Amino acid sequence: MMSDPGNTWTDERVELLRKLWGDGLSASQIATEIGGVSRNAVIGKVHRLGLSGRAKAPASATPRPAARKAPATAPVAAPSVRAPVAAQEEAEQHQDDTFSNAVLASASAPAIEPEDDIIADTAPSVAPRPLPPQAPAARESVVVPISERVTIMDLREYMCRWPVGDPTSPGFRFCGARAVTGLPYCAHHASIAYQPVIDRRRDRKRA
DNA sequence: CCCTGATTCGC
DNA sequence: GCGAATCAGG
Repeated sequence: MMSDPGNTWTDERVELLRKLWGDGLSASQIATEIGGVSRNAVIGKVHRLGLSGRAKAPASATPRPAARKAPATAPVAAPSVRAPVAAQEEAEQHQDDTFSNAVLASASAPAIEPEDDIIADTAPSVAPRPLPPQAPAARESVVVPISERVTIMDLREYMCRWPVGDPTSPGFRFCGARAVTGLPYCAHHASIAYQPVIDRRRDRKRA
């Protein structure tokens, strides 16, 4: 019941996909966000839905000559029309990003500095101060597959900094899973740390 | 190294 | 229709 694993691309998922893609989230972010699908699956679906090519660098497009095997047949294709989609999308989503900014600002003050070894400082237990006795359970999509666990030495910039264990004990580790780009935590731990907001997508970079 | 989307093609 | 593999670029 509810969100069957074998059920790919239900109406809800497609809807969420459209929203997140329209919001500018990357395919991998969307994939980890909705869970159960790879980023390739997301990209594939996006293209099948016909909403690809948003915010793309026209620098070198993608003149695909021959990927690996020669088609040998049917070199024809290229419809010619593929722009009207943009206007439609933009007109459909104009949600404010203001509040999400505020949320990000208040939450971006954990305490753990990657440059300093203030390990014993404290865990997120003092920063975002989350951890309710029980999760809202509305998180069935969040997959918690690999628990890497790494030491401070193995911690890379792109790894989840969620502390595991007693910071003062030698067995102390960090989560180490792939952190969501722009966040210090993986999708799972980010969902725990930043509870107050459901829609916690953050902007990539506005230049 | 990490990432991004685009495309092809077997299933 | 789906998505892994692959490609091409940042």
